[in-house]
Amino acid sequence: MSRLRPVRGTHDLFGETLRRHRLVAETGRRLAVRYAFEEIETPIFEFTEVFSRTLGETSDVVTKEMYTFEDRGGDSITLRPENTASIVRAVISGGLFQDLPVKFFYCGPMFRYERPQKGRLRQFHQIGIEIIGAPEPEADVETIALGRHLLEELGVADRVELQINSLGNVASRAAYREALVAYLRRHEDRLSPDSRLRLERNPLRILDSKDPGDRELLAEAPLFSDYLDRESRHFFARVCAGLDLLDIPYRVEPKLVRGLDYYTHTTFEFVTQELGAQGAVIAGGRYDGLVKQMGGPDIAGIGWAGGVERLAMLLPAAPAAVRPTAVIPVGDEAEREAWLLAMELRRQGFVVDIAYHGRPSQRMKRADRRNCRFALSLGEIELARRVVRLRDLDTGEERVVSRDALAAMLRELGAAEA
RNA sequence: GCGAGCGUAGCUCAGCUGGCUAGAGCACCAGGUUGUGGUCCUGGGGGUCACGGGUUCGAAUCCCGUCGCUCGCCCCA
Repeated sequence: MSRLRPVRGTHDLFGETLRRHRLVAETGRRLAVRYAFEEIETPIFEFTEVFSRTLGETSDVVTKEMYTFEDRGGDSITLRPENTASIVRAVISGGLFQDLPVKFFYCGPMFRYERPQKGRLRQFHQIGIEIIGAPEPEADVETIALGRHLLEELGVADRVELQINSLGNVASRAAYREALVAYLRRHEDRLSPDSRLRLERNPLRILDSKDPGDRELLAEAPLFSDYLDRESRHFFARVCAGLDLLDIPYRVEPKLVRGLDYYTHTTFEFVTQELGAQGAVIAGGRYDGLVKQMGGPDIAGIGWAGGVERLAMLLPAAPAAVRPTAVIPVGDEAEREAWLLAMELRRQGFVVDIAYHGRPSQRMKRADRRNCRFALSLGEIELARRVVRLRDLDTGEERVVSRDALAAMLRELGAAEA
């Protein structure tokens, strides 16, 4: 088992796990279409600057979690740690901002060099949406509504709480940051070592600290809400009013900050208690300065990303596997006809499995083990009469069906189609 | 990067304080049953006991190191 193993933090996906992933991704895709989003696939790697300049030079993702390498041409390339930066890049480089807003859905693998644990991998999968070029709070509401709708559709909404906050516009955010730093400096000796480092790099993140001493200190800290200017306050109120209108439950969490530098105004997370430390299953926010910062026009943006693995683990049950219909020839002379029957049924849309060898009893046993729902057997007698024996492997009930009536009968009994 | 737990068959595990050719259940293959599965019976394939070193007459078992997995911290979806 030395080298023949997947790289740490990566997994082969198949069977029940893959079916769970597929359900999450396909439900997301289906709903996104319903909200008039269009799908986009960007490359899984980009020039390193696409991420390093946008996520924040001091953010953890950039400083220690990127899969970065030099290609043969000497360019620094990075496997995407998230998709927002790539999509903004695509919007700019493709000139897609001619017809705003653009609404994109995406789904695919992301890469972060981290220690794997429950709900965290080095190659993981996200689905997400972005609305670019919509400065109105209605865009925030629709974005969140789609997230909530997805959780409902997946049957997990009652185990997930929506937390939202506003970081305000750039001016508000700067003013608050200043006030928070001033307060914390006065009590620096009481801060945890981790938070003392954050004070220099990303002081807002201290609000998130789990250290008991820090939390005590934060109870007295200035509140973000007191530093929002009129515009920011008004914007947030309209977002909340929209959520109320659509009957989407939420809790305002003033300490919700989030790690990436580009967020402004609304930030939100759908959080569960059931996945240990990795409770955020869908998270996102508004990023009004990002497009401009990356060299595009000064247009707004908002979106979220959902962790496919995390959502998949939350699903109440794994989707069932398809149950094929088995075709079983009896005797050598039936072999050819069995293959023709299998192909004919497949052309009509049925899921059909046919074994390559074995006596009827062995093939029947195999059909059973392969989770087949029906078995169609045909031998000399059936050939002569142009019929097959249709056996329900769940009930053991067997009937003789004419070849002409077979497809209709299978359909009526609910045989799997694809 | 830091901390903790765990590595015996494809899977779940037993193997107690060291003692014959390393076991069970499930799974897989074949036969009993060359026109019918699920139950049953018989047989079979499969293991460098994670790897390396040490202690010992003798190590899956004890000690050290390495690697891997899992969970937590940091951070994030």
